[in-house]
Amino acid sequence: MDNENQLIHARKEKLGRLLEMGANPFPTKAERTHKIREIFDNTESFIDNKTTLDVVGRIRSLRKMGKASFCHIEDETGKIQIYIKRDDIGQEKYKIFKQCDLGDFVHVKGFVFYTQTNELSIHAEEFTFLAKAIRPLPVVKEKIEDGKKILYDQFADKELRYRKRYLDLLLNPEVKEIFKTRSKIIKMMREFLDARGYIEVETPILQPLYGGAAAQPFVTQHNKLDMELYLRIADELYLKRLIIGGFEKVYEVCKDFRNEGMDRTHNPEFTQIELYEAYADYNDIMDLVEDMLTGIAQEVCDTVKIPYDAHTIDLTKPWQRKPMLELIKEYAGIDIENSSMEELLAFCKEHEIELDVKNLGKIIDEIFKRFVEDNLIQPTFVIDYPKEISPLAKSKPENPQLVERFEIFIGGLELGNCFSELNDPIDQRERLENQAKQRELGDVEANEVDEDFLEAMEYGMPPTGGLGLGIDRIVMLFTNSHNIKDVILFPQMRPESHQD
RNA sequence: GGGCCAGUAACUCAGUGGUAGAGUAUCGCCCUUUUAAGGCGAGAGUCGAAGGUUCGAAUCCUUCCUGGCUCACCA
Repeated sequence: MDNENQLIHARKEKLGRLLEMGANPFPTKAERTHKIREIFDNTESFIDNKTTLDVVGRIRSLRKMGKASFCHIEDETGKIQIYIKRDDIGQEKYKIFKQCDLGDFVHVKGFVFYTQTNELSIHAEEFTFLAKAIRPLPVVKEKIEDGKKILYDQFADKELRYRKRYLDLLLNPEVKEIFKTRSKIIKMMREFLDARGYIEVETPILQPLYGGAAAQPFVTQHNKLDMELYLRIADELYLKRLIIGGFEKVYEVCKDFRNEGMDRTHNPEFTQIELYEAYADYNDIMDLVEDMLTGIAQEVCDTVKIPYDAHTIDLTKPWQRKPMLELIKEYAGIDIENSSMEELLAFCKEHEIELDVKNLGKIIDEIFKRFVEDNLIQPTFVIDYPKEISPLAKSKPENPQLVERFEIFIGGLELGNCFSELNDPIDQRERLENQAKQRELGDVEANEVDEDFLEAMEYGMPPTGGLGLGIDRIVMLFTNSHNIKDVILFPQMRPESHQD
């Protein structure tokens, strides 16, 4: 290709030269006796004993000079400078070294010493190519001044960072930290639940009927069965079948899929942890959420008073538990229980709240979203939701219009949703049939009746507390990230060139 | 979906109607303790895309694409 990028062209030429010189630019085996971190941890003994080390890594900086050169190589544990001299490794090997570019993987055998400027380095005695990069990495330079790291030409284009996450991880170290934290959070959730006698299960992602949340699904096709299948929007109905089957504590770390808009808190595929505990109710689950998240905060952030955005969020237990209608009274100034339907509709009109369905539950939900959500910075369990918008939750004994449900808000983020699960099959059938009716009336997010699930419940289901926690948003909270894309390795993006 | 902003070399950016620029990176030469290495020299662009206005467009206009922020929507 004659119009090939000159940078790539130059690197391919070097590749050719390496082959001519008899060097293998892509050997199958790499020798490593020490990770870079270990060198910094054992410097004195390595220097005293003149220990010979085999170190591998990627070239991250390169200062080639006539007959001696410096570079930094980086492995997963850190970065170290290499000093490489022609007269030490021989003319042939030095020529091979000169074919190196930023981004190449190399092996160095040598001993540890301090340079004139007192930087711990490896004095190379042997050098081997491990892999040639033929595409140039974006150039980021750094300088240490007064102990502070100054970056020049930082790889900063958000679009490129999301599309080429491998470069983002390589060039912006704090990104790697976010994903290490994410891994740690999920691991801690598992440990927390395992210690309480939960077992981890897996349920279908491909479902003949979808349910367990109000959302639009992705649809796919099974060729041999010649039928449509849905990617799950929630795991709820399958996990409840397991409770019916006699498991008393189950959880699943699950990818769910919702065919809806994307914004700073929504990605079409996202990760939840759903858990169900027989003989528990929503109060027990509130305790569990408090314990789990404060434990994680202590471990991950080293404190339960964590910074988020402009706030300091205090996760000290107990967290406030406030009825939804009380919060609406507090922030919207309207007393739902003592207002007529006409008054509520007038209130909505006055505040330009549009309603596609005009039932009490929806109205409450809309007013809540408009006036309350953003104010819930400190941890708040919002409890007792309207029945119409909670078809899988058990009614409150003292007020059947409300259900035993909570959502947990922290930092203005809705992090999770929990019910005392409805286990009365007659009531459940009515609610699902009512949903199906709403669906026929045009509510695209209402589900169809899942007869198989209802049949399972008819065999008997114990009282159960169930919870779904949005892991992506929890990671946002604990890493002080403000866009869900920053906590998902490969967030959904439109193709770069897109035609209608 | 609405509003605002952005898209120029591999990266970071300048360039508001008159021959496409800088630093880094790259290539060549020099350089045996450098570290944003240095010195001298060189090459590198579909200025997001398509139309339009103009003698002349990176620049003005229209439409579109992509992204960011924000509002709305979304359990």
